[in-house]
Amino acid sequence: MLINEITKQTGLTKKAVEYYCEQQLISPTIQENGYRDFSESDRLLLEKIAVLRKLEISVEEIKEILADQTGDVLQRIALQKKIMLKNSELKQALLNELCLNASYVDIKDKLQSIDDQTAISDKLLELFPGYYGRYICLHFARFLTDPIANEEQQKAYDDIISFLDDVPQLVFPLEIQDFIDEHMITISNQLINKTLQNMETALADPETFMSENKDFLIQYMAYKQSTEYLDSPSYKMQAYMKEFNASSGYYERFIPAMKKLSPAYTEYYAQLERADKKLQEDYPEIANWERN
Amino acid sequence: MLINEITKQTGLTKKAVEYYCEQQLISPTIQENGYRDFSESDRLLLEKIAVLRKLEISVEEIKEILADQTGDVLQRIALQKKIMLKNSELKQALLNELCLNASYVDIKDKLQSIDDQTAISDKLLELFPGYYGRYICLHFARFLTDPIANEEQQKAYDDIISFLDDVPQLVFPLEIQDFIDEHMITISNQLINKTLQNMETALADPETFMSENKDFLIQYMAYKQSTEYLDSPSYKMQAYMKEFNASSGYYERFIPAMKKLSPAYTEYYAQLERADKKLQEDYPEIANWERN
DNA sequence: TTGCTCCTCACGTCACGTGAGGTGGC
DNA sequence: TTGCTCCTCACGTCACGTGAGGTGGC
Repeated sequence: MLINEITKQTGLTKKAVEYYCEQQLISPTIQENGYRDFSESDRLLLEKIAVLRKLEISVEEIKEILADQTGDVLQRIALQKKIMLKNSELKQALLNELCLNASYVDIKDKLQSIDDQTAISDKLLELFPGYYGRYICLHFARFLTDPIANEEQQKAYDDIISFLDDVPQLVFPLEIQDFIDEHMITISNQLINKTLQNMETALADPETFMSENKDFLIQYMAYKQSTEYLDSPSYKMQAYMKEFNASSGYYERFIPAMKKLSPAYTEYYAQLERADKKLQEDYPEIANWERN
Repeated sequence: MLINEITKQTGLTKKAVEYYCEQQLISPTIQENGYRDFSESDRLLLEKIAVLRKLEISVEEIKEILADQTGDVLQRIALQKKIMLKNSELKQALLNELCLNASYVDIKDKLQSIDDQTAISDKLLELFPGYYGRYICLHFARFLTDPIANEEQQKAYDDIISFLDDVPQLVFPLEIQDFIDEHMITISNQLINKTLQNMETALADPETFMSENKDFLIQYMAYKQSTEYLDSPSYKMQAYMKEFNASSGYYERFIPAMKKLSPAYTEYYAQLERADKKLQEDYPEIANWERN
């Protein structure tokens, strides 16, 4: 199929198709006369590219998406775009304020805090790969809604940024990465959000949650003690994360700064500790409980 | 004040400030040695520019905003951006669908209808200047929420687009434009939305509305018959609009196509006619009632 | 003289659009 | 030969970023 035919079928322009060829998104066979010959699979690829481009995904990102069969790249990009969209929505609200004669100085301050929030979410997503990045990003994003109100918070913010800039990207050993690729890539951002919400309701009233889910908790904790679990890649992954967090300064630098920055996170953390304590009282055989 | 000082005060980069100078957004005085000397008012201008740029407004648009003292330009641009933001939100939803394994073909169709809606809103805003553009755009945007579902709707859509492309931009005579500039520029998009909503509730149950607002309606209609009104620029403006709509094909081409395109608009129009009829029954002295 | 600031080119970015100039196919 | 399609440059876009190379001020 020649280029004219393919533009008709895909709705793309000639120049767009030429550009995608140049960028190696597609590689049609070249005939003797130099004409490009597009196959049926080229057409399907171009249809995909057209959709992704209309969704405002860059050519570089499309390359990543097409090279990845797991779907995790698409999820990460969707989350990135969600962060950016939230940023744009907040900015639109400020623009409306400006229309109603708000002062430029007020807007300037609010703008700053919007970009601050976005920067943290972005860096978290960058730092942790794949599923973890999405989880951690969605988890902390919940607490990044208030503007920076004082010097202490500004300092905490600067600490967070410099911490996130300093820390090398988390890289799992191959066996753990294989496990993640196999078991976690199907976890959607939607599912993560649901999990986070369930966690929130459980923490809001740990007594009720623990009495209602008693059987499950006992089973779960028994499993966590079993050799089966301790030999599993799941345990190894958890242990690796814990080790990374301990050695990277996540507990010493990041978490304390988050507490200073966000009153909402401080409260969340207190709830976590309360639930932790309750759990240890009721089930003293438990030594460790995951923290976020 | 030299450039280094101004970058510190505004938070802009040197290159950004140089670019704004080049684009004539600011014109600092040039010293004998060729150095730029920024005044205090240059600084204030740059602060404004910085805010507007962060709100993702283009340099070209900032020029317009700064040249316009009325505020109407800012309102138009805010509405344009609102349209684009809605477009992005709908696209984000589609991206999430893709993540959950929706087929590219389904997404392609939905994308088309999103861009169709956006195109109509855009063109309406372009066609009618100032306050009218905003009003008409917000008015019709309410009915552009459903995807094109069949051939007839597709044809109606094409008719609307070709109509909007054909029609020359509405230009008011100077005296009417002066009146608009004086009285309508302070009307915010928010206020327009509120007015549209009030209209909607009134139309949903015209009987109740008319009995509750009887006194006001009588007064209003008496005013509409008075020589005072018939001599006013307000009347002239209405008459000019009516004449424009009649001669441009607005009633013959645009409105029928809107009815075909949007079931919601058809219903709205029926409500309008019902209210119109009721009004004429109760107040037979009324000859004309505005249509939208 | 040194180190700093200022200036003006020039080129790169991203995803194409808009020609120009030349060749191939029928 | 004509009209059409295909090809590959080359330059433009938008809001700057990143140097390079040169001058001014102290």
